[in-house]
Amino acid sequence: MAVTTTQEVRLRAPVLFDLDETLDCGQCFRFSPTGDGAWRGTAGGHTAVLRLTGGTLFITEEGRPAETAFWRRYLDLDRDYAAIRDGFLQDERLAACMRYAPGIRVLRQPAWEALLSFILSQNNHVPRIKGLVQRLCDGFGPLLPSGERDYPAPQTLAALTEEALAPLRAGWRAAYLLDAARRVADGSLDLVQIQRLPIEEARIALQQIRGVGPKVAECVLLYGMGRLEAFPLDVWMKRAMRTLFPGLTPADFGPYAGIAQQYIFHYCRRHPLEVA
DNA sequence: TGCCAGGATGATG
DNA sequence: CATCATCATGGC
Repeated sequence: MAVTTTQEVRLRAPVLFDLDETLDCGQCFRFSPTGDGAWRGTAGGHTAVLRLTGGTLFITEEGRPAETAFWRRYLDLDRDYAAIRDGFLQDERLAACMRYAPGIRVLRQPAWEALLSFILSQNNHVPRIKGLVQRLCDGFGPLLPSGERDYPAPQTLAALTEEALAPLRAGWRAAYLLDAARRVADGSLDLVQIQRLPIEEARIALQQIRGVGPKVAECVLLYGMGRLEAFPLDVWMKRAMRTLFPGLTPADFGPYAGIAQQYIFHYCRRHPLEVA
């Protein structure tokens, strides 16, 4: 029989937190607007509708008792963004970027989910990535009490073949998913261990996976491993660095470079830079 | 209808 | 080490 459990909890939302900016900026691919201002999505085995009204975050979790601890962590609600932004205000250019998305936050997604998502993201745009992730979960992931399907477990994916993944329509990325899954399943790739390695070593470890290069590795570190010093560099960000911050390297932004990157990237999307 | 997408790989200069 | 074609697919 269908489980219809839904529970709502309320949290006092921190300042500098906005759902639209955070959930629709290319960090995650399983959240959709409900049409009335809220967002619904699944992550880490949890399905919820999130609504931010005034200073209160309403979380309605489906199919299981609401678990605020998970969402606090996922949305990174306990981090003091005001303090981090104070540091960024020293740079007028960065301050300008921040004004375009003052409430954006770096999500803390499960590492495995981020790895799958950003393998699929390569040479694709967000609408198609969302479709790929959707088909990956619906086709191969376990059914959750909410009725949605979670990301497939590494062992599940590792047992499959490229032919089995054909309905995914992922192109050459299907082989990359399988390589990642097999490495995690056979223990040769330990995401928990990589998470606490010095970042240079973590980068190298992740790039052992076929289909994981500098950009994907950086996204996994930043969005899936809480490594806020990571700094994904795509073509837009490279251009932004050249035109807005000539001479600077990602490391120059400090231990929260990844958050700075998020402000800059959002700024670039809404305010395309002149092609030098 | 084509162009191109929050890239990575393997082969060449 | 820098450049370059190639990869499968489909939003727009």
